[in-house]
Amino acid sequence: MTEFDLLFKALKITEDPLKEKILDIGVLQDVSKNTYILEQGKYIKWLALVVKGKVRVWQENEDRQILLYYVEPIQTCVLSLSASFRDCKSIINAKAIEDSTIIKIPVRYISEWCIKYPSWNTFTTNSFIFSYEDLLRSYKKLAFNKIDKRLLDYLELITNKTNSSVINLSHSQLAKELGTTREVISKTLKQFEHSGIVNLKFKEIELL
Amino acid sequence: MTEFDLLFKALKITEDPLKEKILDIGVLQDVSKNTYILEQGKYIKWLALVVKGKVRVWQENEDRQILLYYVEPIQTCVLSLSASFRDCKSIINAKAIEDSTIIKIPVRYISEWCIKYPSWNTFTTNSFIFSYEDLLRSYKKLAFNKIDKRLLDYLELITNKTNSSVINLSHSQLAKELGTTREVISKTLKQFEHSGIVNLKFKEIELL
DNA sequence: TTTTACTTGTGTCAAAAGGTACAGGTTTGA
DNA sequence: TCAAACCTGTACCTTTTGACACAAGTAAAA
Repeated sequence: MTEFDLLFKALKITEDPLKEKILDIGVLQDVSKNTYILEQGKYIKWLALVVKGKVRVWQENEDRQILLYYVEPIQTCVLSLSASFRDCKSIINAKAIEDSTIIKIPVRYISEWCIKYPSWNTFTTNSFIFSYEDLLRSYKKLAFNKIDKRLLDYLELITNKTNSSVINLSHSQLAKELGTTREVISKTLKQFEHSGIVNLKFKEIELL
Repeated sequence: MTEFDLLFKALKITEDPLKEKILDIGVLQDVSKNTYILEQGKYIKWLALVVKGKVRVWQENEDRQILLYYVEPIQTCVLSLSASFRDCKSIINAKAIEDSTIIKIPVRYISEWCIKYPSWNTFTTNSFIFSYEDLLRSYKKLAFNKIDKRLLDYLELITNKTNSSVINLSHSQLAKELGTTREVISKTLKQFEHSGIVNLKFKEIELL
């Protein structure tokens, strides 16, 4: 089974003409770890579908960063999707954080396919819905929760996703996910340790 | 010209069968000021399209609120749109802040029409794109800007929209737009006045 | 082994934001 | 005209977050 077949299956693409189109137009590309896929201020020319690896999507401002989401197989970055509908510059960054494989589709086909192929339309609509609600939840948390609650939520999210109570992220990496500074994370984690919520080791946080 | 005709024109709905469907199924309703259209935690059964008036959409947490956006003619609340695609509870609030007129469409038709009618599909997709990017900009501001910058941005937004340098909002209303408290707004505005950025009167802020 | 880069801990201080309290102004409508 | 509801200003204090500084630990490669 090729990467394309995996894509078709995961995206529930059933129309043969659409499959042919994607095979014809899509470019399968390996991107090594730390390669930028989208950059703030640069034009978006391709819709990238991740078929292997992991892509981090975030916003930044001077020396701070805040995570938006991770794109994993089989997903697409909703931002590059939204850009596909109207020629514009990226307002986010996306970078492969593992060696990854993506399928690139020139943006001009995206909206055209929405009209021609119901399964493509369903895929794009679902991406928007999911992403919008996800961002909305993040927005609410950012607006109303203090950093300790936000950090704990994030740690719990990670442990749920990885199915392990151990988190191998440095304090500065956590700061960049949550839009704060390293020192704040270090101090908050120390508090958590005193409260018996976590165990701290070098580059390792165990959630109790 | 009826409200429905206005709707068709504004939404660029061209298909006659879709027009008939909307006329058949849509319910034209007057809602008086302060009527809730969506409430956090309650099921969404209708997609509401605003044809007259103004609807405020926000999130809340205990005694704080933060604005998401206003829905004006002819627009729809993207949240009720997203809910239309999957039976779910609202994670936001929406309330008419003027006497308004809406057209209500039961959610079960929304995704069906996306497939059948290209113009409807274009409308929903555009709503998602616009709203997603808008929320993303808000998220970035919330993450990286301090309250003085956020307040000033908001005041400028209002003056641009109303084409008037005078803003008739109380400090507590502003606090509810920005997710903070009345005192913080009062103090920040006083600072602005000292810096010669604004003139303050009772329930009136003049941006200089 | 030594260098280099990264990581963690923490003390001190400053800035930002929020909470409480109270005084007094404005508006509306009974 | 009086009361009630809402609005504004501000003093004082606390909590939260951030900035700076420095010490010390860890890992990996030269």
